[in-house]
Amino acid sequence: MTDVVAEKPRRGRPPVSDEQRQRQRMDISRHAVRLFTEQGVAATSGEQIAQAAGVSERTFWRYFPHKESCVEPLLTKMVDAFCVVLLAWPPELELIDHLRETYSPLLDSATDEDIEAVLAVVRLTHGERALRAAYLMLRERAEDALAEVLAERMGKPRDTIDVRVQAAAMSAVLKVATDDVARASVAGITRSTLDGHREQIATALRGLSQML
Amino acid sequence: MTDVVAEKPRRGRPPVSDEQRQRQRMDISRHAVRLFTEQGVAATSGEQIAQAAGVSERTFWRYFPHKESCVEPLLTKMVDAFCVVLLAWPPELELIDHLRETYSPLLDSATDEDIEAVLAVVRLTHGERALRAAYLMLRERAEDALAEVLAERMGKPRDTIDVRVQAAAMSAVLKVATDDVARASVAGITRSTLDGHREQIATALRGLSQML
DNA sequence: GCGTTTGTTGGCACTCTCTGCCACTAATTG
DNA sequence: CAATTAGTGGCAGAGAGTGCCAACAAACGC
Repeated sequence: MTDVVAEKPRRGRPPVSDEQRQRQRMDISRHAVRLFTEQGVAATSGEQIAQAAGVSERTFWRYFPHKESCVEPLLTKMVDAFCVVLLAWPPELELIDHLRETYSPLLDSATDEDIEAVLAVVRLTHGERALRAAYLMLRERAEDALAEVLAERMGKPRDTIDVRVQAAAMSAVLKVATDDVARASVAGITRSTLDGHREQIATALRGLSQML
Repeated sequence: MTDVVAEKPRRGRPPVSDEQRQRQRMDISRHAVRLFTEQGVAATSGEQIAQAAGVSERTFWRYFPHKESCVEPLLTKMVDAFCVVLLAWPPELELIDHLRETYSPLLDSATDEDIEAVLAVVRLTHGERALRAAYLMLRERAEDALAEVLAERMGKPRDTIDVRVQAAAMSAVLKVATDDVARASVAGITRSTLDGHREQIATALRGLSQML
């Protein structure tokens, strides 16, 4: 018999769809981040987040194994979006042009509240140790994804040292630029700030590819 | 009156010297790392570490605000040592030569047990989330220090984007090389492994400076 | 409708991490 | 010796997270 299909007759209640689950996580995430920014991470209890999100504490801990991981949905959304943009970068195009074409509409599609929340988290990571750790682990995942993309683009295996180094360098560009725009948006975000952000990334990345 | 000196007559018991405190931390760290590698981080309680190190649990928590930070003394020792080597890098010398001159005696001066412990921690960071976070935050501190050195060397302010990028790139080299040597030393360390480590770093860094 | 099966939720008890507080001891000066 | 200052240990307690189980929800075949 083929274990490929396994032909389960499928009885009983079906599991909640993945996107449903993602939505739920994202919803809780937004509440958590709001509380984090208002009172700090340490002063916000799991019970409080659960209550704000309208679920029991027990279910909250099922959705998020650690309190700090509440920021993941929001942050991964940002990082993943950027990775998608990079993945779609056609070899013949200048990176800066590609960003202008693809990155800006992406930022427009996100709600201001979400962008604001993401930047708030980035600011928080500078003072809240627990958030910093979560942030760094996320960036590491993003760097791995970046390395994957670069490896394909350079036609080299994924774990070559120069692939990894270049991924790290690009990741550093994104990190610095993100920090800058987060700092610049303390008093609210503007179109020009975001545009400046995109241009800063593009310039730095171009400088980088000149170097490499 | 000058508030610069403040001339306190200094009564009562004097505070424990910094190096004394460092020694104590390092001692506890060693015990903790041993337990971590033997049973995993989650399965090792603060009480257990305290008992192994011969202090009360209360004092243990005073020395280490978080369980994972037990790995800091050992890891920072390694990272700091490398930063010192880099800081002493004379501009006229090839980096690889400088490493051969300075880095090897440094590795010789450390005890095999400590090196082994550091590598064990590095291996652990791949499976233990809490350790990974601590490790990444430490690497970040190291990267900042590196940026400081590079800034001086390049004659640019510390937060220039290319300084940060280059620091990130070099940090990535160290990270990859460290992971490699940790993986290669699962069954014990040898001189040739460490030598290979140094040469890998030197080669990659030279390649990097060619690129930049 | 019915019962059956499978998945999700919430409540409860529990362990472990980490903190505040206080009494006690240790080291130093006069 | 008393006075002063620092480090230590013990105890109680809040919060993080987990295992377990009963209750509920959504599918199925009848």
